[in-house]
Amino acid sequence: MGVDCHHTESAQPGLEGAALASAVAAAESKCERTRERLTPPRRRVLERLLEADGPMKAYDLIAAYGQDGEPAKPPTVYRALEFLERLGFAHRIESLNAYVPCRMEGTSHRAAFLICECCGTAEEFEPDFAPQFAAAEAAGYAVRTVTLEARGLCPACKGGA
Amino acid sequence: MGVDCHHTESAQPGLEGAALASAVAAAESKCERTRERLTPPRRRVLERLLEADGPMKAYDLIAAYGQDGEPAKPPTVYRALEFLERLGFAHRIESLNAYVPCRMEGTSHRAAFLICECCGTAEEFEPDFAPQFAAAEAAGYAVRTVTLEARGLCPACKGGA
DNA sequence: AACCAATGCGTTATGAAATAACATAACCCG
DNA sequence: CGGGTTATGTTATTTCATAACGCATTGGTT
Repeated sequence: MGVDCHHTESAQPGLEGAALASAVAAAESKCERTRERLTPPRRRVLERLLEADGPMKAYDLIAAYGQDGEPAKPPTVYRALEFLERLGFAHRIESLNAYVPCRMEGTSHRAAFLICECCGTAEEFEPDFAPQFAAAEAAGYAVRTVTLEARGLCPACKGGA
Repeated sequence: MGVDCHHTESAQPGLEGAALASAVAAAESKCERTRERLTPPRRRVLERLLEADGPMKAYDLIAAYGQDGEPAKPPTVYRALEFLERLGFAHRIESLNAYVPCRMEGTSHRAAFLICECCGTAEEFEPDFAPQFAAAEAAGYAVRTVTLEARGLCPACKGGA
């Protein structure tokens, strides 16, 4: 990444085993409640996102799709991502052209990220958008969604070198 | 765009004539002060951005590059855009893959936009990022830049429909 | 069960956005 | 005017994303 200190990419460990299964099960039950379908391709893509240590590019997901190493076709993954975003299970990080699983509990929240330019991690956080909303409404806008991406150095990369 | 009311794209009129010349001259003098060079390709791309009624895609700029209708080669435009962004004369809107000229006075690294999903305009505004900065610093981050993109309906599109 | 509308998937192909790499030219400064 | 630095021209390629079509599955309705 831009700054390049010597840390190996880390800091946002992917899920595995029971934690992974539990996260997927949570998604599944949420889908059932809303009569949405977590179909096999959608589930696979969600798993890949949850397993990852950081943001994944669409073509990383395409390459990692099959358990046997078989890649997916691009529309398969893009369609799954569209679904996962719609349900709030994943977010697209515009400034990276990459995707992360949602780390926040709440159902309705706006996506906001702290992106480390050194190690590449993207930490989701829940900001207070009230001032921005107020400004937008003062200007006569009806805001539907807000995306915020802050770039800088994470604690680990800031401290070391 | 997404919502599609029937307004013709408008709302952010491009500059022409004296106003255009004046904006370019301002950029030029700012460059001189900082010993940067507003070279012909950079100037051309800046002019195209200033003339436009809304955000321009990179390949729109490539197509519109020559006065004689001759397109530019992609790197020419991308390099110019990189320069214009660095100097604060233009901003990239990540969620649109598009570019706008800077409408604000100050040279801050904070770009914030209200993007109308109906007419496609993108209005730059100067938000108060203090709460987000505070949240980021509380999490131990050293923030370098912040991008905020709010999507919704502008006053014109909100009212009519 | 038979139907059918809606939704999702597989597949091929293509479109759109951005950059790598290398050669040449212009600029600045001593 | 020499030499480093910065900018441009050019070709090619890589990366990111979607269009379009037909088939399969689902879930509701009679």
